[in-house]
Amino acid sequence: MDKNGKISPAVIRRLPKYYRYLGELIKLGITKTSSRELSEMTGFSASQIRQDLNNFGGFGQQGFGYEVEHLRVEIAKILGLDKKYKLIIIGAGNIGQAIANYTGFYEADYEIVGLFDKNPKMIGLSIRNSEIRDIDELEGFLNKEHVDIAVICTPKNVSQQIAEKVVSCGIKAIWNFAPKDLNMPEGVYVENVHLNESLFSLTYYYNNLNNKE
Amino acid sequence: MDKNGKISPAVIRRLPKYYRYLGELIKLGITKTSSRELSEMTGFSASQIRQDLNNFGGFGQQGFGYEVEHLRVEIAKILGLDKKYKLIIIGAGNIGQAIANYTGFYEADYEIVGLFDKNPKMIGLSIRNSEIRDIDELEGFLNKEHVDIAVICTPKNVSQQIAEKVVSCGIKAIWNFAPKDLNMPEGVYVENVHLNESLFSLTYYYNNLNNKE
DNA sequence: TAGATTGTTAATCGATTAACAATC
DNA sequence: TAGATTGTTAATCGATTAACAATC
Repeated sequence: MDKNGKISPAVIRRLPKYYRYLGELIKLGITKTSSRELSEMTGFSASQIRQDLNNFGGFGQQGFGYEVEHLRVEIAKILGLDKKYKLIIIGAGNIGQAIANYTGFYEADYEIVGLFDKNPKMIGLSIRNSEIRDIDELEGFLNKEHVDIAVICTPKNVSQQIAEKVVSCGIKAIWNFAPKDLNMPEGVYVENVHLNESLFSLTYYYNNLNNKE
Repeated sequence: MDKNGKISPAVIRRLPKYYRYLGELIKLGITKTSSRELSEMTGFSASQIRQDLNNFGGFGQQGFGYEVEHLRVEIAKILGLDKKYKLIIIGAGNIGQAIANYTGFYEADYEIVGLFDKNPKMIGLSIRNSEIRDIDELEGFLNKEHVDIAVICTPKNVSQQIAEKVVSCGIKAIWNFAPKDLNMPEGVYVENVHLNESLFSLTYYYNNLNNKE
């Protein structure tokens, strides 16, 4: 935590991992754990794990460790996984469809309430009981329905323009799959999934595995 | 760069962004740039950009700046984008199909040479001229064909086992989309795309936008 | 030459690790 | 009580930023 009480992004990135591993412990019927055990599972140091958790308050018991179920619930609360979120997906191409069909979000209550595309061949088709709407209906839809998160899966040449439109309709959170950075006003959070950058990093390390360390 | 001459992952993560922005400059017909200009585009500080680039040698000219085309070519070389890579995709579900259809990798020469699934309904179908093969043929395929990168798009309950199999066949680079960490021997590089972790981070920031800073 | 901008060293900042008192 | 493990402070490490000499 810095001087303003703001928690560093590095900490926030680790929370979902803690959450996931705690879920695995629950599946195994394990009720009690420790920073040492979590360290072995996650690869993060025990000290770092304790530091991370203590940013949000003491969830453990000295001399004992952490109660798995309780810690998981607390991390869920920190991340906001105890609430419901309504998503729309803009762009029903490869990635958009994959996200629409993705079942891995069941941990929290993420509901896809709208799918939009500009391709007339796509409009009217349904994915998981959700009909693909004309992109021209986007603004009207947003003015009528509450939406928490917009998932941008459009080609990169229109992503900025689409993002501006949803933001003008009050959207504050964007999950961006278009391979381009978005220029957004203060108060809008953008989480990027840049698959090409990820693949390029992998390529670098693949080529440099041998002269590693 | 640390004392062992190893370049920090943070630097490597920034290289694809430089590469992308330099590409945009080329499209605009701009031939010359500076760390200040790149800073404005990328949001990284000019000082950081110069530091990053100087990990790999001096690509600029004092008093002048950087020649756009040349710098881009050099970054491509560092990342290995001047070479060819053969990929296989394991798991032809939502994500697997999206990756197979993804056209955003054209920057470098990534070729998908195989698609594998265990669902009999999928086997035999084709995606982009690539036939989906039975997962049982995976080992035989790898023993016959050279493959650089395995893309794991299977459910998480089999990802570890599949990863071990491809590694036993000599694969050194894994692009992992299954929402679970892989336990791999030294000398294998895994690049994770954990969509649920990305969404959870977004959720956190969405909930904490107001008490920001 | 004067102005600009790199390459590179030094200073700062922040994140991670180590250490240990508190306490169960 | 003795052993274990947290919570938390201090030390270390590494990454970012600042500064400036080199030089085009």
